[in-house]
Amino acid sequence: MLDVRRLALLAAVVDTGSMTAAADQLGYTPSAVSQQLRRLEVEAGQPLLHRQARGVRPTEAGALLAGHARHVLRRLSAAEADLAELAGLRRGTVAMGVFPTIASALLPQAVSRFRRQHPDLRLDVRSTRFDELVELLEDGTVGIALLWDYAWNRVDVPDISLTPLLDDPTVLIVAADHRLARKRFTTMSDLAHEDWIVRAHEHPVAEVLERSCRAAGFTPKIAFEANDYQEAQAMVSVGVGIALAPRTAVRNPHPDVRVLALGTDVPARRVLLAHRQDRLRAPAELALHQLVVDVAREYQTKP
Amino acid sequence: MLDVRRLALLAAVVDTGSMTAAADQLGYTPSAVSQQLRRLEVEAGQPLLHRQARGVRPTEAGALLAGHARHVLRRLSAAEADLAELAGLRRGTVAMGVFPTIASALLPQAVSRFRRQHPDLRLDVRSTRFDELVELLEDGTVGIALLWDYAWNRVDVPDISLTPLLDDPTVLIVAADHRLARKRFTTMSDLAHEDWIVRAHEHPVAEVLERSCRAAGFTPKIAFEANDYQEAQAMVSVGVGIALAPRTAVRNPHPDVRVLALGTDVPARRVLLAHRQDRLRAPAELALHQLVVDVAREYQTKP
DNA sequence: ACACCCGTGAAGCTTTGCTTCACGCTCAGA
DNA sequence: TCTGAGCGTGAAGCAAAGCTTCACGGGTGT
Repeated sequence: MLDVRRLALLAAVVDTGSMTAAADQLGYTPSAVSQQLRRLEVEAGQPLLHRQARGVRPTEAGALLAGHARHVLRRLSAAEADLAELAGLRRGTVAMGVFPTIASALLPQAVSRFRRQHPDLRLDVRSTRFDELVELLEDGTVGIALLWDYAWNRVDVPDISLTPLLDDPTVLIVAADHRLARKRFTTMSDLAHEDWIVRAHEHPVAEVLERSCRAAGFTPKIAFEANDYQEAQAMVSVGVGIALAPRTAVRNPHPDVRVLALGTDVPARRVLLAHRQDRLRAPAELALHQLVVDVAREYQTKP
Repeated sequence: MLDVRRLALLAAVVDTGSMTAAADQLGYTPSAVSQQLRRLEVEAGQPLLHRQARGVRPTEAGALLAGHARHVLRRLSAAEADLAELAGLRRGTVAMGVFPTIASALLPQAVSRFRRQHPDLRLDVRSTRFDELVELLEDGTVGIALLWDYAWNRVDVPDISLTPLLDDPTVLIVAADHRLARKRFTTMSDLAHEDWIVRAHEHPVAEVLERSCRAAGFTPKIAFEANDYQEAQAMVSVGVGIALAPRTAVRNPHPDVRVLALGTDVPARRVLLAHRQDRLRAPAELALHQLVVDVAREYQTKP
């Protein structure tokens, strides 16, 4: 393969009409230029430059090669410009994975702000369950993912770097006509005789309930197992029972339910930002990363 | 500037989907490929490949760069193909300088044969006088030139390489009704009382006459100074005098003159092939060089 | 559980490329 | 005619880049 640096030298020499001028322009010594062009001529198997008393002039082959060189150099510049566009966030795609319940509060704000700040970037958001999020992260389908965990079961995946975003306290959902509906705050010990609605499939919030009740000295009576928080709220609203939920999951609650804070002794869900710890990360990813951290910080201070 | 060899590596990796396969294909070790791509990523400032368990997959930036790489590589191949065309005599131009009197005999045959053998090459022939021929040769305007000299004044130009082509004996031109017109051969000593026609402007043939007459013991009587051999023949044909000429110059003589051979004691013109002694010469030039040598050899044996 | 394939890293050798220094040549001006 | 500036070139040597070898860790499929 022809050496492109030599071709660039040739093009400069042909343009300037002199090796010394080309050397000067490219920051080399005339000797280096002379040597490289000599090699290029040997590679080409034919003379590329007519040496004249005053500078040089391209031969037919030299002019031909110089033309090709210019094309190649233009293309390389274009490639560099493209990289600069990606780096400058004027182009590119970033994919983020999220879990469903985050989508109701923190995520919309992050997405809309990102779209506003970087109108030329494309942002793909995939919402799926925890296990798949980690897979997507590991195989590079998404560059960034939002994860969650609880204190007794911290996320720990090799080669995945985590940034805690916010603590998502567990809240109590009661029907609008429930005896506690008027209160803004209560404690677990006050709830010993309630019927409970939990998330099905051994969902972590079930364990939150378990642990909190045990700490308060009673065993919860399970009245219903819901598939999501919408379902849970619906059941709560008609008085089937009461339920626990992370606060972000009930950011826009069902009209016939009320949300009460609980004490800090009830475990809070932690929301994390995760990415593969690669040496290098795509610029658009870094931008989204920082933006999500910022949004989360604001969200934490004034929820 | 992005390193094209690295880009080629990237393109191969993207094509094959694996560093090892690319390394194999290009004759490197996987380690080398890995190291070079790592560097390329650092240069690019962003990841180019997603490392997966089974091979790698390009990132957005990687795919972009690989695309540019393919264009560059295609262009380089085209450049190499062009060089091969020049080398393979399927393309190119060669310029040759000649002196006028050679154009009547040896040259037409060389040109027509060259055109026949290399229909894709362009052959430019410039006819001019000796001094300018050397200049054209020196500044590369022509790659090859036909020159001539006489024994007492050999061509010797620095950095110009010479190949003797043929000896061009001096002949005698007489009118068709001249006393010697029936003979095929004569000697200078038989011509002591003739009137002579010579080439003007101190043309070398005047010196040939000078020297030959002196050797034969007489001084020639100059009747007319002609500007070229056509003019000289015309004057000879009407009986103004007789003239000397190189045989090639009167290859197609005037109908009313006769050409007689002279002895070897009359100096012969030497015809030479000249070129700059560059390390490298254009392939088309080399081809023409060889062809002219061949034609001259044939011409010499059966003139 | 095993071998196999993939990517990666450290160390070291070889090649390449560039600089420095010096020379020959040509042209322009004193 | 001489002289200096500009140009291309060459030898020597140094610094850097590139590649190989050898070795390891991790994931996959039998």
